[in-house]
Amino acid sequence: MGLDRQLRPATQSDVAREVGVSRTLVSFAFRDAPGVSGGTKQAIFDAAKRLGYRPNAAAADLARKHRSAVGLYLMDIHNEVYADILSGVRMALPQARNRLILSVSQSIDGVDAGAVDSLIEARVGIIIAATLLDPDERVQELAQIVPIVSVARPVPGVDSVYSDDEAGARAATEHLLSLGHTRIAHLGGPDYDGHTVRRRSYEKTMRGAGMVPRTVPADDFTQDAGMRAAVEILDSADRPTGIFAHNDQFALAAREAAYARGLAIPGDLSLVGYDNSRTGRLHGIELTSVDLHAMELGNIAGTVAMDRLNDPEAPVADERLTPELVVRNSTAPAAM
Amino acid sequence: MGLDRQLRPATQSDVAREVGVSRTLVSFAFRDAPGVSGGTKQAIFDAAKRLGYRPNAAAADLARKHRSAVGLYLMDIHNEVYADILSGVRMALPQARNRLILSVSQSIDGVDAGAVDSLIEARVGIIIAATLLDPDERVQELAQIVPIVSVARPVPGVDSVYSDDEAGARAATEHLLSLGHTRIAHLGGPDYDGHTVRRRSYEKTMRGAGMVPRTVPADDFTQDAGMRAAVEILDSADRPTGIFAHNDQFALAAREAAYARGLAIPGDLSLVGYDNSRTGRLHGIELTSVDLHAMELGNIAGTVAMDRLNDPEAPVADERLTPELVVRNSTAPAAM
DNA sequence: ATGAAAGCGCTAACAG
DNA sequence: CTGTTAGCGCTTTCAT
Repeated sequence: MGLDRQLRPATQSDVAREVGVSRTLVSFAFRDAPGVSGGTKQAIFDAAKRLGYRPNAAAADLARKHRSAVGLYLMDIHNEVYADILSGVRMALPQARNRLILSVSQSIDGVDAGAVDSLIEARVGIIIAATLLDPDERVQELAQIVPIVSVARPVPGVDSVYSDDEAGARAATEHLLSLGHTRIAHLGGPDYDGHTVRRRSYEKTMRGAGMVPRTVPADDFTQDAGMRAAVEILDSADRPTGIFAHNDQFALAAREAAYARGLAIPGDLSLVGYDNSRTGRLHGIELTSVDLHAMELGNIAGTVAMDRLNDPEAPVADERLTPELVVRNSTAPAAM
Repeated sequence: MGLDRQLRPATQSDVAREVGVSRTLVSFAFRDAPGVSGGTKQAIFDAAKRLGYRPNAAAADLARKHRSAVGLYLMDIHNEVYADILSGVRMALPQARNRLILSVSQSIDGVDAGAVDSLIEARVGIIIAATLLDPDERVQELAQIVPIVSVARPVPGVDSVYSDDEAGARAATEHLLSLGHTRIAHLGGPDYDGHTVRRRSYEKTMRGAGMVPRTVPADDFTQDAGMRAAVEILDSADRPTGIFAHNDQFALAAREAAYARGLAIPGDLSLVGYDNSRTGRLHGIELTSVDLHAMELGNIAGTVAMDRLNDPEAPVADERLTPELVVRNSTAPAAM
């Protein structure tokens, strides 16, 4: 037994015919444009209801030469940060802008090729892109085709909403230093354009304190890659007593690897993450982490996107939020 | 300084004019339909590249009287289960179907009203809906307007892909019973149509074992609501020694509440969740949980959606997966 | 307050 | 192999 097949969906013409008016009136009525008498309006709504008419947003966009959909590119929906950004963006979008077309990076290594293309072909009015991996020039190129709001990473000449990673990484590193750690490793992300700020800030801070930095980058942003890098750090001859990880996901991978080796946290190893994810707050995890306020980031990005849509000529936005180190129990003074 | 304003995006006509052929050829070339000579094709692609032409998927859909976009409704993107479902769905969609329009329940209590509407107005070809809160009849109504695939909940007469909650909840409850627990409470979800299976299975299993069930439902699916219900359970006069939670999120809320009260897990309280989330696998959390294979659920849902699109007359799909209890360290024998 | 007509960017017969 | 023509569902002047 199959499904009841829906008939061809009702169109404006159907409604117009039913009521005995022109399509124009129906169009006006549905966008409550001025110039439709109360009676007619009512009759139109009644008929529409009866016929199950639903406006076709795509056709409307086409006619209006105007794109109402918002495109959202996310690198990895499994990372809480991106889910938070999504929530923030949603909150910022007005009811009328509720066509959010999502594109999540498909490939493991996070090449964005097709992902962004599909948003362009869907003719979104603007793309909010979180953690694009493409180099700056490529993003700038794309921005010629469709307005882009870069989230969590500044791109010169492109609307950007991000967190001060330099400060965040410095705070994280200094925290470990202040606890007396000298051998502090950085479990870094892969080195994409625009995503090396945390690493460099860590290295700079270490050198500034007279320590020698040691970065072990993960091959990509997956959990497995994080684990591999963590293992490399923990199994090395000169095991550090502190690790600053590029994000909480990597920090938690390091945590697992540590426990698997019988290392206690923070007894044998102090651990700092980045993101302040919910998981890190759980009893027994209590991960010291840098909060980049992802939801706020998303929210502001959504607002910036709306502004850009309303005024293409407005100055390029450059919103930098200040992150915040949240100290919990995964860090402790270095043993003597 | 503003943004470089993009000129009106190039259209097929522009390309055609540039090359000196008709729009038809351009149209054919881009969908590599047969009947375009190699030379012409090349010339068209070159010109398109030069002009920065991108096909307009919305216009194509309109002309083709055919909807290529897929709508995805998710209740709460912060819950790992939904992120997994999304990943699964994405994996199932062919390259050409990569217009995934997302709609996440906005309101706290999860009323789906506007969410699904926006998908309909976006004229998606099919809606994959995870954990719709609407009653069966409403879903069936919607399915008349646009094909729907219900994920994680069976709806009669509508394509459904779900996990056997009855079996999962039974396994969870029996696990606690077999450990000798007698006072086992259920930290339940809110009682929406189609989402009471776990509770009922728990209650039935309890009664079958001669125990008296005790369900404390959360007001909604938010973390806060879960916490409130958890607190109610733990602060009650007759505190249970085992809790079976509707999902991992609730279980983790109960865990926090327990620790806040100085209760040890599993020493003073055995805890079973549902979802087998990554968080539950972490050292020190080690939550016993029922795995409903969310990603597979999403993947199958995507496949079912494609099938439905290809054959509207195919029999209604009813895919029920078997969940699996994963025992970890949050459960232990009841104290004597 | 209402309607006629043109057009948005694209596809799909149908002709040549 | 290539072009002509007629829409898809909707918006938008411009008349009436």
